[in-house]
Amino acid sequence: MAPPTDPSRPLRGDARRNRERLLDAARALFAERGVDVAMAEIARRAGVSNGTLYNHFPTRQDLIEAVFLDRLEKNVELAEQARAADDPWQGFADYVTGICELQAADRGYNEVVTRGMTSPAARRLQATATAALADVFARAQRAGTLRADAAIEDLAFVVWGISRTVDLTGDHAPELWRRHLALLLDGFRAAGAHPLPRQPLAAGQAHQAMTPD
Amino acid sequence: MAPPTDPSRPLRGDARRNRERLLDAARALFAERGVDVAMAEIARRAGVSNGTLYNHFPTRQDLIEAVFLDRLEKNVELAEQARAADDPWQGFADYVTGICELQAADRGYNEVVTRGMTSPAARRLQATATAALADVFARAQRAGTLRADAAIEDLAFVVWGISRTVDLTGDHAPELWRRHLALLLDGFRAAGAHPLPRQPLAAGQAHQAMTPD
DNA sequence: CCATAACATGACGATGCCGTCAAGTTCGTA
DNA sequence: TACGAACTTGACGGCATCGTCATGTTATGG
Repeated sequence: MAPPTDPSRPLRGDARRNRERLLDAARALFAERGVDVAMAEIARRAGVSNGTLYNHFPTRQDLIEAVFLDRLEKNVELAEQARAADDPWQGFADYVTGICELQAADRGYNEVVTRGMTSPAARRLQATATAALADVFARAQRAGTLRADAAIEDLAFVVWGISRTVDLTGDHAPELWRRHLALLLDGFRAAGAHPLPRQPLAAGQAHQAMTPD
Repeated sequence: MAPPTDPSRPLRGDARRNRERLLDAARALFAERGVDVAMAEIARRAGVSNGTLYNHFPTRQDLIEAVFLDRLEKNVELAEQARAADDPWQGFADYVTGICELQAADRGYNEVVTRGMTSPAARRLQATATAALADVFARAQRAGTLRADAAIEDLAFVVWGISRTVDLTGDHAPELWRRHLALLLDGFRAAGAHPLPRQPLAAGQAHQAMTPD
């Protein structure tokens, strides 16, 4: 006999429908206008009152994480493809390019990437991707193509940097970020590398950096 | 006999004083809290009413440009030092590092760098800096240390990218951006460069990118 | 078919910011 | 010193967003 407000009880039919509509509306609006659109507008687009929106997603962050969780799944997938690639460097480069393509394809996700996702589900997926990526990274370093003094955490520079470029040039020059990325990737190559200063961002610190609140 | 409201007539004593106070207050608040602080708070900090603030600076942009004009002068200075440097690459690298240091030192300026400044005075300084930089760039390319397929406009990637890293890690790891920059600079080296995709951002387009309004 | 828990509604108060303006004050000059 | 222009004041209306809540509606199991 479950209590009347069992958190995991299946939603009532209409509630489930509305939830889907809200997610669809948010997905669309986030993609085209960014993640800071007015909550009321999302509700309106979903054909639902704002009260209902807050019923399902008490905070904007809840909504964001629900909308973009599948991007993290895609990320895991990319990391595993990279691990399976024949050429270590190519695997690495393709992975990095892949996540940047995700950013370029969705303005909202491009913003989220610099804010971080904190739900348990998100962190679990993130951890899985990181684990796979560690293999990719180490393999490319062993092969001597990825510079030895680079750390996985340095990939944050790629994500953050490309995020800015996509943000600023996405409308006008939608593929320009690839040029930015090419420069950065050459910077990650072992050939001709000059020693890096400072320590890399400590593991887990990247998340702190993105959630100062 | 100048008309009563000559735009270039010297300000009255109290007006000049208030203007200075406003600039000081804005400088301080911009540096610590970014360029989007409430106008009213700037006025309060200056010990002046908000009406006076709007008298002197009708728009926030006016205030921003007045506050940060000297950063552009510093930029010109850096470019000329770079031109005078013995080693072409070192001159280039020092210049880039210098502008990034300006960004790291002031949160407001770090934001402005991605929004652009549009006043005539600002554009003039910008043009001067760009002219000097063109020499620096060409010289380093002739020396064979700076990759031949890089364009001056590609430096926007540096500025924008470092801006993000400073933004996200400035509080917690104030010097981490140097690591990001080192990776990028290695990407700009001729040694081991792989061809860049796409065209660089067309000259002047960078400004467009930063001012979509 | 009914009872009730689950859900939806939309108006509302609160908040924070912007930019203006009529009225009052201060400066500089004659 | 007195006068007019320059300057300052701060309250105000407008706007946008947020999140809540009392009330009304609907789905679902018995």
